[in-house]
Amino acid sequence: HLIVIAGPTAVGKTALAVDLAKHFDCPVVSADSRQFYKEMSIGTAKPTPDEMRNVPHYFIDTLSISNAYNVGQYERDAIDCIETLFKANEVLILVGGSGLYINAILNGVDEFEEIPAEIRNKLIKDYTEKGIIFLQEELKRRDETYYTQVDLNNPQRIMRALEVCIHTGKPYSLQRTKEKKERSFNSINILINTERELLYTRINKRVDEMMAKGLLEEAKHLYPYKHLNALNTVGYKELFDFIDGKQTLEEAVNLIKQNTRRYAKRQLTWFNNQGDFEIFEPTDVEKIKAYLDIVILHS
RNA sequence: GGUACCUUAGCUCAGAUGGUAGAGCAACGGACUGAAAAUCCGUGUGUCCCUGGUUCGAUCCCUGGAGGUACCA
Repeated sequence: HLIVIAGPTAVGKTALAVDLAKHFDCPVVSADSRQFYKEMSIGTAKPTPDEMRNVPHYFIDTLSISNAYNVGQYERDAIDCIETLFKANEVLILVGGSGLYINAILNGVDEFEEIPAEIRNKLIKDYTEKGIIFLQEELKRRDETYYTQVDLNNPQRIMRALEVCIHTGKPYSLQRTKEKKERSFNSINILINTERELLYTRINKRVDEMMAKGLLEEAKHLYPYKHLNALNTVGYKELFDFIDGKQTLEEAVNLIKQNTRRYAKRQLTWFNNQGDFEIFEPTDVEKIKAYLDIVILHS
């Protein structure tokens, strides 16, 4: 059984996962696209060393910010890891706020070849030099089906499709099956959520705590790498702008709070769309345990 | 205490011979299969301070209040 714990940022997933891991005496697998990076700790709200001491965690601190990584690789790595762990454990916990990554574990993503970095770099160059119209026209030429489906204003979507078309020589849309993959385990999906006002209070408070723990120092340390994708992240980019003198520290902190709130909203929109999650409040720890005990017993 | 000016969206402010109002920011909603803490799209949410009057009709004009700012005492 894979217990999946999803929910917006700062709702209390990490603490709950650790609690449940102790209850079931099992490891935790992370589905958080920023906690992978060992250089980013304060700003990603990783579980504390204390929390990880007696509970093994996977996919935390496993990458460096200079490593390029993506959902496809995560799916392969995490499924391998999960299958190995299931040899010794009856129950596992998957926790994280990255909806796409959770989806990759539950349903899988389509399999594509890895695309050489030069192709992506060339597309980014084209985009910055020639604009989105150029990308749109390229896409229309190479994959008219996808051209009618994508959000044509979204450069990332178009560049992804184009890089697949260019590398494989075949339209992207023909290679997307969107088929749900069969897994060797069954999942119990839990969404942790609470009323918006309380969530926002928690977010604001957590940002203040991060600053007190030295987020600014962490950001200063990572400043030389700010161009890396891993650092295009709430909590870091705002502080980079402060370091660059583009805004005051107070403005930066307020923006971190605001952008985190917006991020939480996007997560909720995603999870609301996924359906089949049992919803609980972060304080429902005992209810969740009782629910899980029953579901596991009956399957 | 006197005089002048101000009071319109969550905030800063526009506005119209009198026909119930609109910008920026904020806020809210949504999309999303290899950058996902990313990227993209959409939406005005309003006792126009209160009160009485003039008027077919007042947020706008007039009376009287309330609050604010500045200057004079």
